[in-house]
Amino acid sequence: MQQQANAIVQTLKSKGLRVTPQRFAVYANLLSRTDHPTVDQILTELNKDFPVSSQATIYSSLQALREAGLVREVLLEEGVCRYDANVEPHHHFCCRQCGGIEDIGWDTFQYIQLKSLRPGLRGETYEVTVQGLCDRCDSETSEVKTQ
Amino acid sequence: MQQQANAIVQTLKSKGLRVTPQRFAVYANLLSRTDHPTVDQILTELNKDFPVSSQATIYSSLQALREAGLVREVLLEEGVCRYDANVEPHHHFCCRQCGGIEDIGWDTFQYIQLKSLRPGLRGETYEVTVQGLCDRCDSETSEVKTQ
DNA sequence: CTTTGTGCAAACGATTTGCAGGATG
DNA sequence: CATCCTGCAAATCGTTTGCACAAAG
Repeated sequence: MQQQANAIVQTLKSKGLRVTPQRFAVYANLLSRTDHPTVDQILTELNKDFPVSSQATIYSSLQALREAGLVREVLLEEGVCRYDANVEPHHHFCCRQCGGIEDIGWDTFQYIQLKSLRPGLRGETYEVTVQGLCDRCDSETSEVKTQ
Repeated sequence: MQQQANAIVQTLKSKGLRVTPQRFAVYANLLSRTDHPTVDQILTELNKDFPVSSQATIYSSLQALREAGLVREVLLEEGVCRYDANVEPHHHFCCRQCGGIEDIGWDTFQYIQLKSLRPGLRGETYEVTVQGLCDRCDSETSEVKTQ
């Protein structure tokens, strides 16, 4: 706990960011979850017990963290901007039933050849988005079928 | 020209959509371009010479076309919703310099194995987004380097 | 003639901005 | 103590909605 907090402080400082309670809370929250929350989800969770931050500050913290390369946006649904503290290259799985999102390891698809693009296009990075059913929604659907 | 117009009318009718000048114009415009325009880009182009449609009608036309399965949304940048009359499965190339978008044929990446997802996830469809430099931006960058 | 679409303007929700006071390094 | 951050409220931008009139089938 304490160690992790220190690590976060060090990370922020190493990127030249001032360490404020709000910025710390936003980054720590993002690191602690894997569901790529929206701004409102972060706000709600941070202020659950007592007020920690305002909405505008979440936006500005996220912008600072994004510019520092500690956080990135994830765009999977229309009108919803999510945030992710995992900035390593990876893919995403998106459940079409519940809308849940899960990371897919980079190594899962290793046969993509950017060289096979049409001549002229210089591909540099790529990202795969898989749609389907997650564990829970898949079993629920099966149950309905069985009944 | 005339043939194409008739084909569009037939397509709309076959989906149970009433054929109005506005709806026709929106769909014809989308079919004629490959750059996945935003609502404002469609509006601007349609009303270039004389007023054809209002913004609200573009939205409602797009919604009708989307529900009919003739058009789909493309989400690649934050805060920008683009539209695409190509509803066949395909991938996208996005130029990091100019923001231009181009389709990538479905066959380009044929080695993706949805079975390699972690057990429990039922992958159904996927889409690859490639980031890089398009022809023009690539050559411009090279010129700068050379100078 | 019934149903659906259009256009305007108002409403809406997410994000951004301006600014005064406060905290950080 | 200079700089940057926070929080509030107002502004902004894309999208949606309500409604009276018009067009499609």
